[in-house]
Amino acid sequence: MQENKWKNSIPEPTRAELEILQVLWEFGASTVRFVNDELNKQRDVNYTSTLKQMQIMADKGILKRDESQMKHIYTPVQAELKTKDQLLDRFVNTLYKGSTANLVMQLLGNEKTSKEELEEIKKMLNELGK
Amino acid sequence: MQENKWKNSIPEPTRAELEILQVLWEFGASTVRFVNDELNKQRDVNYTSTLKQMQIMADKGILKRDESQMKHIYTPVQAELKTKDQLLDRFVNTLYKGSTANLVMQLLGNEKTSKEELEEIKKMLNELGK
DNA sequence: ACAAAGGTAGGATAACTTTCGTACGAAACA
DNA sequence: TGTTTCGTACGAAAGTTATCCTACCTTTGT
Repeated sequence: MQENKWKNSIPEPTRAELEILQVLWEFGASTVRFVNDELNKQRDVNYTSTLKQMQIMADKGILKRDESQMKHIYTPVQAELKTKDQLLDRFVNTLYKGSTANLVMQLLGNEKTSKEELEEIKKMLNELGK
Repeated sequence: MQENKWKNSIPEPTRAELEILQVLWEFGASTVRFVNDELNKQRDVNYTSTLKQMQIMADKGILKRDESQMKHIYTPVQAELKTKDQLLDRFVNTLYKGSTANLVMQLLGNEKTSKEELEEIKKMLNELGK
Protein backbone atom coordinates (compact mmCIF):
# COMPACT_ATOMS: atom_id res chain seq x y z
CA MET A 1 0.00 0.00 0.00
CA GLN A 2 1.40 3.30 -1.10
CA GLU A 3 1.29 6.50 0.89
CA ASN A 4 -1.19 9.13 -0.17
CA LYS A 5 -0.25 12.63 0.85
CA TRP A 6 -3.77 14.00 0.40
CA LYS A 7 -6.09 13.52 3.26
CA ASN A 8 -9.39 13.17 1.60
CA SER A 9 -8.94 12.10 -1.98
CA ILE A 10 -7.24 9.62 -4.23
CA PRO A 11 -4.38 10.57 -6.55
CA GLU A 12 -5.48 11.81 -9.93
CA PRO A 13 -6.08 8.88 -12.28
CA THR A 14 -4.08 8.59 -15.47
CA ARG A 15 -5.66 8.00 -18.89
CA ALA A 16 -5.50 4.22 -18.70
CA GLU A 17 -6.70 4.28 -15.12
CA LEU A 18 -9.67 6.38 -16.11
CA GLU A 19 -10.65 3.84 -18.74
CA ILE A 20 -10.75 1.18 -16.08
CA LEU A 21 -12.69 3.36 -13.69
CA GLN A 22 -15.33 3.95 -16.35
CA VAL A 23 -15.95 0.25 -16.59
CA LEU A 24 -16.17 -0.16 -12.84
CA TRP A 25 -18.49 2.82 -12.56
CA GLU A 26 -20.76 1.45 -15.20
CA PHE A 27 -20.86 -2.17 -14.13
CA GLY A 28 -19.86 -2.08 -10.49
CA ALA A 29 -17.25 -4.25 -8.76
CA SER A 30 -15.62 -6.55 -11.28
CA THR A 31 -12.86 -9.00 -11.97
CA VAL A 32 -9.87 -8.20 -14.13
CA ARG A 33 -11.22 -10.53 -16.77
CA PHE A 34 -14.47 -8.64 -17.02
CA VAL A 35 -12.81 -5.25 -17.18
CA ASN A 36 -10.36 -6.45 -19.78
CA ASP A 37 -13.13 -7.85 -21.95
CA GLU A 38 -14.92 -4.52 -21.78
CA LEU A 39 -11.78 -2.62 -22.71
CA ASN A 40 -11.25 -4.92 -25.65
CA LYS A 41 -14.57 -3.87 -27.07
CA GLN A 42 -12.89 -0.55 -27.70
CA ARG A 43 -9.25 -1.40 -28.37
CA ASP A 44 -6.70 -4.20 -28.09
CA VAL A 45 -5.29 -4.69 -24.63
CA ASN A 46 -3.50 -7.71 -23.33
CA TYR A 47 -5.01 -9.27 -20.24
CA THR A 48 -1.87 -8.88 -18.18
CA SER A 49 -1.72 -5.20 -19.02
CA THR A 50 -5.11 -4.64 -17.50
CA LEU A 51 -4.18 -6.83 -14.55
CA LYS A 52 -1.06 -4.82 -13.93
CA GLN A 53 -2.90 -1.53 -14.15
CA MET A 54 -5.53 -2.63 -11.69
CA GLN A 55 -2.87 -3.91 -9.31
CA ILE A 56 -1.15 -0.55 -9.48
CA MET A 57 -4.44 1.22 -8.90
CA ALA A 58 -5.06 -0.91 -5.85
CA ASP A 59 -1.59 -0.08 -4.65
CA LYS A 60 -2.20 3.63 -5.14
CA GLY A 61 -5.43 3.40 -3.23
CA ILE A 62 -7.67 4.10 -6.19
CA LEU A 63 -9.19 0.63 -6.06
CA LYS A 64 -9.64 -1.83 -3.26
CA ARG A 65 -9.75 -5.52 -3.86
CA ASP A 66 -11.34 -8.53 -2.38
CA GLU A 67 -8.80 -11.35 -2.41
CA SER A 68 -10.92 -13.85 -0.59
CA GLN A 69 -11.60 -15.65 -3.84
CA MET A 70 -9.08 -16.66 -6.41
CA LYS A 71 -10.62 -14.25 -8.85
CA HIS A 72 -10.03 -10.96 -7.11
CA ILE A 73 -12.83 -8.43 -7.15
CA TYR A 74 -11.92 -4.78 -7.62
CA THR A 75 -13.98 -1.79 -6.48
CA PRO A 76 -13.36 1.94 -6.77
CA VAL A 77 -12.51 3.41 -3.38
CA GLN A 78 -14.17 6.72 -4.14
CA ALA A 79 -17.65 7.29 -5.48
CA GLU A 80 -17.86 8.16 -9.15
CA LEU A 81 -19.21 11.60 -8.39
CA LYS A 82 -16.45 12.48 -5.99
CA THR A 83 -13.72 11.52 -8.42
CA LYS A 84 -15.39 13.44 -11.20
CA ASP A 85 -15.72 16.43 -8.90
CA GLN A 86 -12.00 16.30 -8.29
CA LEU A 87 -11.21 16.17 -11.98
CA LEU A 88 -13.71 18.85 -12.81
CA ASP A 89 -12.26 21.08 -10.15
CA ARG A 90 -8.77 20.74 -11.47
CA PHE A 91 -9.99 21.32 -14.98
CA VAL A 92 -11.84 24.50 -14.12
CA ASN A 93 -8.94 25.76 -12.08
CA THR A 94 -6.23 25.21 -14.63
CA LEU A 95 -8.16 26.26 -17.70
CA TYR A 96 -10.71 28.77 -16.48
CA LYS A 97 -9.08 30.27 -13.42
CA GLY A 98 -11.67 28.60 -11.29
CA SER A 99 -14.61 30.34 -12.91
CA THR A 100 -17.51 28.02 -13.58
CA ALA A 101 -19.23 30.75 -15.55
CA ASN A 102 -16.25 30.98 -17.88
CA LEU A 103 -16.38 27.28 -18.55
CA VAL A 104 -20.10 27.29 -19.20
CA MET A 105 -19.73 30.27 -21.44
CA GLN A 106 -17.27 28.45 -23.64
CA LEU A 107 -19.32 25.31 -23.48
CA LEU A 108 -22.37 27.11 -24.77
CA GLY A 109 -20.46 29.23 -27.19
CA ASN A 110 -18.89 26.48 -29.17
CA GLU A 111 -21.99 25.44 -31.08
CA LYS A 112 -21.62 21.82 -30.19
CA THR A 113 -24.39 21.86 -27.66
CA SER A 114 -27.76 20.88 -29.08
CA LYS A 115 -30.97 22.80 -28.53
CA GLU A 116 -32.34 19.92 -26.52
CA GLU A 117 -29.37 20.10 -24.19
CA LEU A 118 -29.74 23.83 -23.86
CA GLU A 119 -33.35 23.37 -22.80
CA GLU A 120 -32.32 20.72 -20.32
CA ILE A 121 -29.76 23.02 -18.84
CA LYS A 122 -32.25 25.86 -18.52
CA LYS A 123 -34.61 23.56 -16.72
CA MET A 124 -31.91 22.60 -14.27
CA LEU A 125 -31.07 26.19 -13.59
CA ASN A 126 -34.65 27.01 -12.81
CA GLU A 127 -34.96 24.06 -10.49
CA LEU A 128 -31.88 25.27 -8.73
CA GLY A 129 -33.21 28.81 -8.50
CA LYS A 130 -35.86 27.83 -6.00
CA MET B 1 9.72 20.09 -37.45
CA GLN B 2 7.76 17.09 -36.33
CA GLU B 3 4.91 15.45 -38.23
CA ASN B 4 1.41 15.98 -36.93
CA LYS B 5 -1.06 13.27 -37.80
CA TRP B 6 -4.12 15.40 -37.08
CA LYS B 7 -5.26 17.63 -39.81
CA ASN B 8 -6.54 20.63 -38.06
CA SER B 9 -5.22 20.77 -34.54
CA ILE B 10 -2.08 20.60 -32.49
CA PRO B 11 -1.22 17.57 -30.32
CA GLU B 12 -2.70 17.69 -26.86
CA PRO B 13 -0.43 19.67 -24.55
CA THR B 14 1.08 18.01 -21.51
CA ARG B 15 0.90 19.48 -18.00
CA ALA B 16 4.14 21.43 -18.26
CA GLU B 17 3.24 22.59 -21.73
CA LEU B 18 -0.09 23.87 -20.51
CA GLU B 19 1.63 25.95 -17.86
CA ILE B 20 3.68 27.61 -20.54
CA LEU B 21 0.67 28.15 -22.77
CA GLN B 22 -1.14 29.91 -19.92
CA VAL B 23 1.64 32.45 -19.70
CA LEU B 24 1.67 33.05 -23.43
CA TRP B 25 -2.11 33.35 -23.49
CA GLU B 26 -2.08 35.89 -20.73
CA PHE B 27 0.85 38.01 -21.85
CA GLY B 28 1.15 37.33 -25.55
CA ALA B 29 4.26 36.38 -27.48
CA SER B 30 7.23 36.16 -25.11
CA THR B 31 10.84 35.17 -24.65
CA VAL B 32 11.90 32.13 -22.70
CA ARG B 33 13.25 34.41 -20.00
CA PHE B 34 9.91 36.06 -19.49
CA VAL B 35 7.98 32.82 -19.40
CA ASN B 36 10.48 31.29 -17.02
CA ASP B 37 10.23 34.26 -14.69
CA GLU B 38 6.46 33.92 -14.66
CA LEU B 39 6.65 30.22 -13.93
CA ASN B 40 9.02 30.89 -11.08
CA LYS B 41 6.38 33.00 -9.39
CA GLN B 42 4.57 29.74 -8.86
CA ARG B 43 7.30 27.14 -8.48
CA ASP B 44 11.01 26.56 -8.98
CA VAL B 45 12.02 25.81 -12.53
CA ASN B 46 15.47 26.05 -14.01
CA TYR B 47 15.78 28.34 -16.99
CA THR B 48 17.07 25.62 -19.26
CA SER B 49 14.11 23.42 -18.39
CA THR B 50 11.71 26.03 -19.64
CA LEU B 51 13.89 26.63 -22.67
CA LYS B 52 13.89 22.93 -23.50
CA GLN B 53 10.16 22.65 -23.08
CA MET B 54 9.51 25.57 -25.37
CA GLN B 55 11.90 24.19 -27.95
CA ILE B 56 10.07 20.89 -27.85
CA MET B 57 6.75 22.67 -28.16
CA ALA B 58 8.02 24.52 -31.19
CA ASP B 59 9.17 21.22 -32.61
CA LYS B 60 5.75 19.67 -32.01
CA GLY B 61 4.07 22.58 -33.69
CA ILE B 62 2.41 23.92 -30.56
CA LEU B 63 4.50 27.10 -30.67
CA LYS B 64 6.16 28.96 -33.48
CA ARG B 65 9.20 31.07 -32.91
CA ASP B 66 10.77 34.15 -34.32
CA GLU B 67 14.51 33.59 -34.52
CA SER B 68 15.32 36.85 -36.22
CA GLN B 69 16.62 38.26 -32.97
CA MET B 70 19.00 36.62 -30.59
CA LYS B 71 16.25 36.40 -28.00
CA HIS B 72 13.76 34.16 -29.74
CA ILE B 73 10.13 35.07 -29.46
CA TYR B 74 7.58 32.31 -29.01
CA THR B 75 3.91 32.41 -29.95
CA PRO B 76 1.15 29.81 -29.66
CA VAL B 77 0.22 28.47 -33.07
CA GLN B 78 -3.43 27.98 -32.17
CA ALA B 79 -5.74 30.52 -30.61
CA GLU B 80 -6.38 30.07 -26.93
CA LEU B 81 -10.04 29.36 -27.53
CA LYS B 82 -9.39 26.65 -30.05
CA THR B 83 -7.00 24.78 -27.81
CA LYS B 84 -9.40 25.05 -24.90
CA ASP B 85 -12.18 23.79 -27.13
CA GLN B 86 -10.09 20.76 -27.91
CA LEU B 87 -9.40 20.06 -24.28
CA LEU B 88 -12.98 20.68 -23.25
CA ASP B 89 -14.18 18.34 -25.94
CA ARG B 90 -11.96 15.56 -24.76
CA PHE B 91 -12.96 16.18 -21.20
CA VAL B 92 -16.67 16.04 -21.90
CA ASN B 93 -16.27 12.97 -24.03
CA THR B 94 -14.25 10.92 -21.60
CA LEU B 95 -16.04 11.90 -18.44
CA TYR B 96 -19.58 12.71 -19.49
CA LYS B 97 -20.07 10.61 -22.58
CA GLY B 98 -20.17 13.75 -24.63
CA SER B 99 -23.15 15.24 -22.85
CA THR B 100 -22.71 18.90 -22.11
CA ALA B 101 -25.85 18.82 -19.99
CA ASN B 102 -24.35 16.14 -17.78
CA LEU B 103 -21.28 18.24 -17.21
CA VAL B 104 -23.26 21.36 -16.41
CA MET B 105 -25.47 19.39 -14.09
CA GLN B 106 -22.53 18.25 -12.06
CA LEU B 107 -20.99 21.68 -12.22
CA LEU B 108 -24.11 23.25 -10.74
CA GLY B 109 -24.77 20.42 -8.36
CA ASN B 110 -21.51 20.56 -6.52
CA GLU B 111 -22.25 23.67 -4.52
CA LYS B 112 -19.02 25.34 -5.50
CA THR B 113 -20.67 27.72 -7.88
CA SER B 114 -21.64 31.05 -6.35
CA LYS B 115 -25.03 32.71 -6.74
CA GLU B 116 -23.42 35.46 -8.76
CA GLU B 117 -22.05 32.92 -11.20
CA LEU B 118 -25.40 31.21 -11.44
CA GLU B 119 -27.00 34.50 -12.35
CA GLU B 120 -24.32 35.16 -14.90
CA ILE B 121 -24.92 31.78 -16.46
CA LYS B 122 -28.67 32.35 -16.62
CA LYS B 123 -28.09 35.62 -18.36
CA MET B 124 -25.89 33.93 -20.94
CA LEU B 125 -28.48 31.29 -21.58
CA ASN B 126 -31.16 33.86 -22.21
CA GLU B 127 -28.94 35.78 -24.57
CA LEU B 128 -28.34 32.58 -26.42
CA GLY B 129 -32.03 31.76 -26.55
CA LYS B 130 -32.75 34.55 -28.97
C1' DA C 1 -4.42 -38.31 -13.23
C1' DC C 2 -3.12 -35.25 -16.60
C1' DA C 3 -3.61 -31.59 -19.76
C1' DA C 4 -5.65 -27.29 -20.80
C1' DA C 5 -7.45 -23.10 -19.40
C1' DG C 6 -7.49 -19.32 -16.50
C1' DG C 7 -5.71 -16.88 -12.46
C1' DT C 8 -1.95 -13.75 -9.99
C1' DA C 9 2.85 -11.96 -9.36
C1' DG C 10 6.79 -9.81 -10.77
C1' DG C 11 10.02 -8.05 -13.70
C1' DA C 12 11.58 -5.95 -18.18
C1' DT C 13 10.96 -2.73 -21.53
C1' DA C 14 9.63 1.03 -24.37
C1' DA C 15 7.73 5.46 -24.96
C1' DC C 16 6.91 9.75 -23.17
C1' DT C 17 7.68 13.67 -20.00
C1' DT C 18 10.30 16.56 -17.27
C1' DT C 19 14.39 18.36 -15.57
C1' DC C 20 18.86 20.10 -15.78
C1' DG C 21 24.19 20.04 -16.59
C1' DT C 22 27.52 21.42 -19.86
C1' DA C 23 29.18 23.73 -23.83
C1' DC C 24 29.61 27.53 -26.35
C1' DG C 25 28.55 31.99 -28.75
C1' DA C 26 26.89 36.91 -28.39
C1' DA C 27 26.19 41.03 -25.86
C1' DA C 28 26.96 44.17 -22.14
C1' DC C 29 30.03 46.49 -19.33
C1' DA C 30 33.99 47.74 -16.36
C1' DT D 1 39.93 44.33 -24.03
C1' DG D 2 38.75 41.13 -20.97
C1' DT D 3 35.23 39.29 -18.05
C1' DT D 4 30.80 38.64 -16.73
C1' DT D 5 26.12 38.06 -18.06
C1' DC D 6 22.70 36.24 -20.93
C1' DG D 7 21.23 33.63 -24.72
C1' DT D 8 20.72 28.93 -27.50
C1' DA D 9 21.88 23.93 -28.44
C1' DC D 10 22.59 19.38 -27.15
C1' DG D 11 22.44 15.42 -24.55
C1' DA D 12 21.90 12.87 -20.36
C1' DA D 13 19.25 11.37 -16.65
C1' DA D 14 15.33 10.64 -13.77
C1' DG D 15 10.48 9.96 -13.34
C1' DT D 16 6.08 8.37 -15.08
C1' DT D 17 3.05 5.63 -17.79
C1' DA D 18 1.70 1.79 -20.42
C1' DT D 19 2.49 -2.65 -22.17
C1' DC D 20 3.46 -7.36 -22.13
C1' DC D 21 6.53 -11.72 -21.25
C1' DT D 22 7.49 -15.34 -18.20
C1' DA D 23 6.78 -18.05 -14.21
C1' DC D 24 4.02 -20.37 -11.44
C1' DC D 25 -0.28 -21.77 -9.09
C1' DT D 26 -5.28 -23.25 -9.18
C1' DT D 27 -9.23 -24.89 -11.34
C1' DT D 28 -11.64 -27.34 -14.86
C1' DG D 29 -12.54 -30.91 -17.95
C1' DT D 30 -11.29 -35.33 -20.25
